[in-house]
Amino acid sequence: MYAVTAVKPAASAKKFEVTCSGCNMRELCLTRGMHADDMQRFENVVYARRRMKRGEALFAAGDEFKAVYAVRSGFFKTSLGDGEGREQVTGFFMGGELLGMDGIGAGRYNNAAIALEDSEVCVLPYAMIEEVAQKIPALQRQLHAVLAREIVRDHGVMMLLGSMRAEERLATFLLNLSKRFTARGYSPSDFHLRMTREELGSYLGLKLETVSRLFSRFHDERLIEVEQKHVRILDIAGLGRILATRH
Amino acid sequence: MYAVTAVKPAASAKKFEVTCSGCNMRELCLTRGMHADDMQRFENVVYARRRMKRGEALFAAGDEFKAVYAVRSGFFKTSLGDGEGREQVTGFFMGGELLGMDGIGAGRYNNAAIALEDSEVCVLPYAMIEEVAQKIPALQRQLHAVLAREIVRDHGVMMLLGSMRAEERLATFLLNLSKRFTARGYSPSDFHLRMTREELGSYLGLKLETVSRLFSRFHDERLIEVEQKHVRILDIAGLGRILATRH
DNA sequence: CGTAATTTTGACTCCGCTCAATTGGCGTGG
DNA sequence: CCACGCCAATTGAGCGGAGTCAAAATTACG
Repeated sequence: MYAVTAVKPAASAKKFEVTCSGCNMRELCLTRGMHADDMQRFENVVYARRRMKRGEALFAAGDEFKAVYAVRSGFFKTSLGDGEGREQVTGFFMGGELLGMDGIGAGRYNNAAIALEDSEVCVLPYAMIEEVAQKIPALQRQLHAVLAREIVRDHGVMMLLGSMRAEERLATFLLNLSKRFTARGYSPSDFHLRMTREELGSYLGLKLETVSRLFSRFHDERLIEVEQKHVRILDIAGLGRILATRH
Repeated sequence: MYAVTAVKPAASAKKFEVTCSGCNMRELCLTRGMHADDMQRFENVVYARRRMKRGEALFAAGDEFKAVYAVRSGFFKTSLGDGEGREQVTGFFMGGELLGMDGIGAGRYNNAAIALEDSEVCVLPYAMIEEVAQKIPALQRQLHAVLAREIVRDHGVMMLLGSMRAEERLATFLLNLSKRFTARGYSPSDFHLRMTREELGSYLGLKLETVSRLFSRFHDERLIEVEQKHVRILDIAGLGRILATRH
């Protein structure tokens, strides 16, 4: 089914000398908590890297599932269409995060993944992952953990979409983004949004105008500063208080 | 970490002579597509069964993650609290479906799982699954597939919550339920809802009054018959048309 | 059989959507 | 380099769908 020999590198992928052990994303990626010797064995799986231009699709919904991708640098959205123009953004992904795992079940990607800025990914052919995971228990465990964490993340989004008000959704999103940037060594309070208001609205289950109004409102309340895509959080605790307050 | 010897059966679990090969859920469960010999080896993992009374919790959010559960009979909900009374129902589960996988990542269950009627589950200690999956590639692949399918399912819910109107959400839910009952040999159009309007509303991101009104509306439009928890779908195509219609 | 829980239905409110106009950025080409 | 055009973002006015509050009806269950 997933014959190793059948896996070809993607057109624009290049074979690299890749070392996970030297990658600064290693503690956020599949290699998390792996011993040095296991990590070396795992490096054979990392087939290649692929550079992406902003707007380019890493894969489209319905494409044959061959590989999982680890984001090395840049920023992605994944989204889902229902065939009639309706689009749902299902997630935003940054360095160290994995893309494409939803394809394992059906042999086809369920989402599309689009680069929201120039980016680079590591290509991990799934047949190889499966084979190596059979031999390295630490990798198998980590793979399961990554899949399960994706499920937990999705449940968080379900809670957000199912039971939060608009301002709570945006506050939750900003706090989440802040935490993820922090984990990558960036400022917790000062960052550049890579997505449009429309994409953010889709993710949060809101219309773009509502997102824009909320940014303005948060600005008026001295919680953030906004200038187009650049956001500076002025009052993290204040954003947290929006969530804590029951109605 | 997940030492096999440390795994004890849950208090109310009993050791059974269990055969997956004789289970009528085998084609919906983890054993799907498995060869007879692999299935026999897998049966050692199925530690025990556990009977559940309606309202009983299979596990609570935050409980230590030890096992995954396969529903043999009955009906469950999983839900997530945010610590302040807000509850989000994240799914409904019936025969052949797996519960508790979201715990793999953090070592603790993220959801609570509650039986909505008297039910029975197979207990699959995760340490054993992991060990056996190392030896049976077909099981490993199936496990990954089940995890990935759960992610795909969650994305469907995100689309539902993020971009559908109330009546589309309920129609989608009814059609989904109909399909799952059909796959289990029950009537596609005539079934008993196990959840309250409030639980269904939570799942669909609606208030219970809205769910009730929608049932009445669908009834007026001759799409369904409703009598309390009993639902009969009169016009499957009509329900489908609700989704197809853009606004 | 009585009490609590669930469901239905109505009246009213309000949050987020729709429609619309304007402004602001940014890349492209003259 | 600047002008143009396009896309993204902001802001306003008005509307409507789902929520809130409340009461009654029905059912479940000890």
